[in-house]
Amino acid sequence: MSSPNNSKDKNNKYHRILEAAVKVFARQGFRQSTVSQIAKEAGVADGTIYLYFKNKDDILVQFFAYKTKQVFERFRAAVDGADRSLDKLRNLIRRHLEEFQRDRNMALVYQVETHQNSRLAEAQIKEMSKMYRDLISEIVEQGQAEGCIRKDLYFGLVKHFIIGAVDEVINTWLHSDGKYDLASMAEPLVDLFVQGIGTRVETGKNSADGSL
Amino acid sequence: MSSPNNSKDKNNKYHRILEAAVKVFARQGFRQSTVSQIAKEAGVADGTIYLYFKNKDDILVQFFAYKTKQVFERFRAAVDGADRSLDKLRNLIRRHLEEFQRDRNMALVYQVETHQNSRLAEAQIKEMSKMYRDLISEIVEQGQAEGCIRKDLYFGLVKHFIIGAVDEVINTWLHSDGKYDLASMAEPLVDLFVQGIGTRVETGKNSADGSL
Amino acid sequence: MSSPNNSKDKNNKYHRILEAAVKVFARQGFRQSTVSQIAKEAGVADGTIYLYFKNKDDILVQFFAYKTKQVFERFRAAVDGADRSLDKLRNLIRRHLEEFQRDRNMALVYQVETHQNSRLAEAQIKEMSKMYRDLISEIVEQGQAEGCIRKDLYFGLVKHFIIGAVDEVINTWLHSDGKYDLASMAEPLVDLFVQGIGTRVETGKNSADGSL
Amino acid sequence: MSSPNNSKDKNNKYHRILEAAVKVFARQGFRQSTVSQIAKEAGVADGTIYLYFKNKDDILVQFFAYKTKQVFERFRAAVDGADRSLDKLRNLIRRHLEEFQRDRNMALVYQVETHQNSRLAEAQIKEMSKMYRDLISEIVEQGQAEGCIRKDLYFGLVKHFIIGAVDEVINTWLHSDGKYDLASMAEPLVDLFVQGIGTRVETGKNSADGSL
DNA sequence: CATGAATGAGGGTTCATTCAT
DNA sequence: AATGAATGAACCCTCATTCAT
Repeated sequence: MSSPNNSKDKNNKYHRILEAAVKVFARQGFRQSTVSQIAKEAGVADGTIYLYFKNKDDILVQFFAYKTKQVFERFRAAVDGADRSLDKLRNLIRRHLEEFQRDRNMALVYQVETHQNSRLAEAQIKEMSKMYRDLISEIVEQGQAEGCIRKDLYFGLVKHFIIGAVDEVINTWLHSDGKYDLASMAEPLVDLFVQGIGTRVETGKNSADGSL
Repeated sequence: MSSPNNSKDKNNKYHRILEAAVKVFARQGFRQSTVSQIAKEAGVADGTIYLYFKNKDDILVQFFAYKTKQVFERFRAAVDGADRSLDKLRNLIRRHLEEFQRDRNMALVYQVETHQNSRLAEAQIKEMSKMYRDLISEIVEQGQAEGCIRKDLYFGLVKHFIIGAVDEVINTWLHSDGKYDLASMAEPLVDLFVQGIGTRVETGKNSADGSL
Repeated sequence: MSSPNNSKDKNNKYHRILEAAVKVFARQGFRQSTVSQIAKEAGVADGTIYLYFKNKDDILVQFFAYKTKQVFERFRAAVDGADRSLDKLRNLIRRHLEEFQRDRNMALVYQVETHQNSRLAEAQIKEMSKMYRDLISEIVEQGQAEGCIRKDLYFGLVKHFIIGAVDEVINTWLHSDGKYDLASMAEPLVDLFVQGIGTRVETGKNSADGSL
Repeated sequence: MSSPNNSKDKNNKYHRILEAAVKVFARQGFRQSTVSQIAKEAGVADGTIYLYFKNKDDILVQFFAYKTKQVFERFRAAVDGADRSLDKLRNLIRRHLEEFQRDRNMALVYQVETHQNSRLAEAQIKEMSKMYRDLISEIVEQGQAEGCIRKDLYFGLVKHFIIGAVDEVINTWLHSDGKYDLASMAEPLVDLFVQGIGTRVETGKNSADGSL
């Protein structure tokens, strides 16, 4: 927060380019964005980009490396901010939605790039995904120990079930021009995860002969 | 609409290009694919593409228009193939997974393009999404009437909750090189939708004062 | 000499570009020449270059591959056009000077590129050089058998001695704007090779204690 | 001309840059070398180069101006170190080979740049060449007066005949990674210059009706 | 209908040179 | 004097689209 000032300047320009890039990527997608556009948005010359980034691809990679770390730390903190598993889950999802709502450009880039098949930031994305899945695993295991989460679950599926739903909710919000409050979806979403859409008319037996 | 072979040839070539395009798109994504590659894959000259498609973008649009119709009809049939709501849901999701497993190229293109922000086939994708959401709405409403689906549901959310989860399960399968059987995920997925991950230790009352 | 006409057109354009390139290279050197300049000189679009050549470097490589073959065949013919070794040498050198005088652009490119240290057409140049040295070896050996060429010669050196002198004579002509007749240098050059600059006042003994 | 350390520093840096430049040029050729590389090799900042040189081209020009003077003085001394013409010639050529063997980087740059058609150091190179040719002229004239060099020589040709052969011998050595002793080529080379490759079977008369 | 050679605008990247510090 | 971050013109190459055959 107070390295000389050369470091600050440097950081300034580095981050300025990064933010500009994300803004441009969010608008047009990575491939359709040009280095010139990014330079213009950042208010620097084209060549300047290459003082801070190896090439165009590197901008995306650096972006993910940077966001991965930052966002994950906040997710971790959210989870650690509660004791009981379901509260942890609720905190995680609320934080997730909050973060993506707060930084819409990041959210847009994230949504697009994580669904590409030739992913440039492959490593970063895989790492981030894994961290997220691990967080959920942790919560689900604790919940099972606490007795509030079913034990007859197909583990791998549960993770994707949750991630996918959250993702889609974010995606829908992004495509709706972000007019409503995304974070407020956290509670109902968790409710769906936990209770499902089915009624409890069925006796406990039913849950026992569960499909899987 | 059916001069003996002229029309058939035309259709042949049209569809040959379409299928070739999807194969190429699946490999490299739409933007990274070149018209030449598609022409080569289809066994026609570059210029021939432009006899059947307005431009490169149009190939993607036509592809979605074509698949939308085709796939939706199958989804509709799957739903109609059952009487009770939960069976309809199960059928729909199983058919969804089956179709995407059967045509991996289509699945790849679909997954990527539906998550782009500057979507070329915007209209087609929106239409397809809407049809899908309508199918789910229909099922949920029927389920509520039947009493097997909760009435205290945030409607819009339920749809995305289901779509997102299915999407992510497909996505994961695609990125795992499709080594396992995707369709077999239908049952456990529906189970999660209906029952949630929570235990039923809690009495029926609990479900009534549910989180939302 | 009479493939359909598509082949002729193709050849036409291929050779047009090649000739244009050599003209431009001769003017400014390879590195300083731009693809656009070549295209303009050839009367084609920039992109057209890439239909016939893999990249800019390839133009130079192809040029050498083409000229190597052509020129060498003529050298070979010149040598074969005489019986006695010294006549062969005279013929070779005269033909060499004639060819380079006839195609000044080729000569310029050749002189420059064969003296680069990072030679693009390395393989071609090495091959051409070797062929030339082999021709000379052949002649010298025959001359020794005939008794008109000294037997106490440092073989490797003789070749470079001859090649170097011819090269420099060409080089000087090129830099003098080619105002005088290069081919007429053949006779005096061969005379120098054979007789040296020394006088024969010295007895035969002298030649026996020769420096090497 | 000699403020204690200011001038020395300046000279130091000037020469450091010059030597660094030659090292880099020898590796990659002039055009392919970047100012940054030279600065790095010299251990100075990019901008510093421009305190000592007008621009990149000027580095090469200065290099030749510097070497021209230095090398020529040594050539002059070598020639002056003998009395008889053939000894002068032998000394000159030995010194030439020695100098180029001693400073391989210089030799590489020299070989490449003197063969460029758009020569940056045109003036310097021409001057150097002229000095060299003048040395040879001087020697040949003296030899003719002494009676040991033929009088029926095409003067201009003799010079290029000698320069070219020496050049090519150096060139070959450079491209052979300098594994053998270049200087030892002096004697055999001079022998070839003087005696030629022909046998002396022919009587003195023969040399009189010589080819030219 | 079909072809595929030709086009040329546009993009990523390099690097000589400048200038504020 | 010295620095090195910043500049932006210029280059090589790709590829969607056209059009003469």
